[in-house]
Amino acid sequence: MQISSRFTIAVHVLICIETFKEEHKITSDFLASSVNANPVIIRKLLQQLKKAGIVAVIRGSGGADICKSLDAITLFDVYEAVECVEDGKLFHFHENPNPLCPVGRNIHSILDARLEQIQMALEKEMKSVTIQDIVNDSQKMIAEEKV
Amino acid sequence: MQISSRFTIAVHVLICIETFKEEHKITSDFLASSVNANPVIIRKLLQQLKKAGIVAVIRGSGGADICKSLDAITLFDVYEAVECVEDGKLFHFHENPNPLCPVGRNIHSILDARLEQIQMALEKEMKSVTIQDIVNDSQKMIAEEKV
DNA sequence: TATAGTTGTAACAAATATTATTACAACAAG
DNA sequence: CTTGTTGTAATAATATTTGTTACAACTATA
Repeated sequence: MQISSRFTIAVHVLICIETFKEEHKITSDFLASSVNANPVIIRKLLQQLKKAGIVAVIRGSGGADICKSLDAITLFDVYEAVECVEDGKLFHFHENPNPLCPVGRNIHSILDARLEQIQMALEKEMKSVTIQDIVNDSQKMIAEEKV
Repeated sequence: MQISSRFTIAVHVLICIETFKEEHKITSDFLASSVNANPVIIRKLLQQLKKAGIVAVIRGSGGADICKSLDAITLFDVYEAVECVEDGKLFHFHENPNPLCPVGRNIHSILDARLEQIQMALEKEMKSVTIQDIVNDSQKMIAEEKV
């Protein structure tokens, strides 16, 4: 299955915060309207980003902001924050393979190292892109649109 | 979400075919017993591997076999064959972002290239590992187990 | 100190995806 | 023609994701 939309929504949210923080108060309602999702979904997601030290959310009067330098936040940080994959493992195994079969009882030890290597390649690439890069891309796209 | 267990099950199945083809007739029941899954799940999976030209399945009298050189089958071939991700896209987007928001209406053009680059890194790594490598790993693990 | 607007979170509902099961026609080989 | 098997449809069970409702906790301000 695909990686949860929570990840792309989180990136969307970060772009929005950066893009509109001067003009608007960044409430969960405002963000939800750009994403076209439920405000509670956005609030839960902001809580995850907050736990990861990426955003600050003000209770009561409201408003979210990014609390780290944009080029110190990588796509991997966001990906990790929103817990797209169970237990940090990208690949899912079928439960309870047959312990009486030599392949069944060893399937994890056979595959784990290779799969981890593949997962590392994905994560390395995610670590090489920052939210600053993404915000730059965003500004370029929005500017080009107006031509 | 994690990548469907169909992928690891498919690899498991290929290892089993290679490991036991001399001793056993490779029926869906035999494979299902090693994986500990339903035989129909295995048959559907074998159909997908067959469509991809990886295995041959004999109807009637029964039996599956790998119909390609093991080092000509990469993990990516298997991954693609079992269609773990919707439409070949690893990352899922929330549907219908707000077209009235500059970020909402451009989110795909903003992110697509970066996400594709990340996906490519994953796929490249998958292409670098063959079923022959995995079968070698498997034989080593099973041999070590007996020490 | 009300009031208005907001977050944080629980509880629940709906939608979607995955995996399992049952059933049976089509087939191959003795 | 019997036995064992595949191919596949239909359906069910389970799990996961996403959405919704509700409301207490909180902040700022009139």
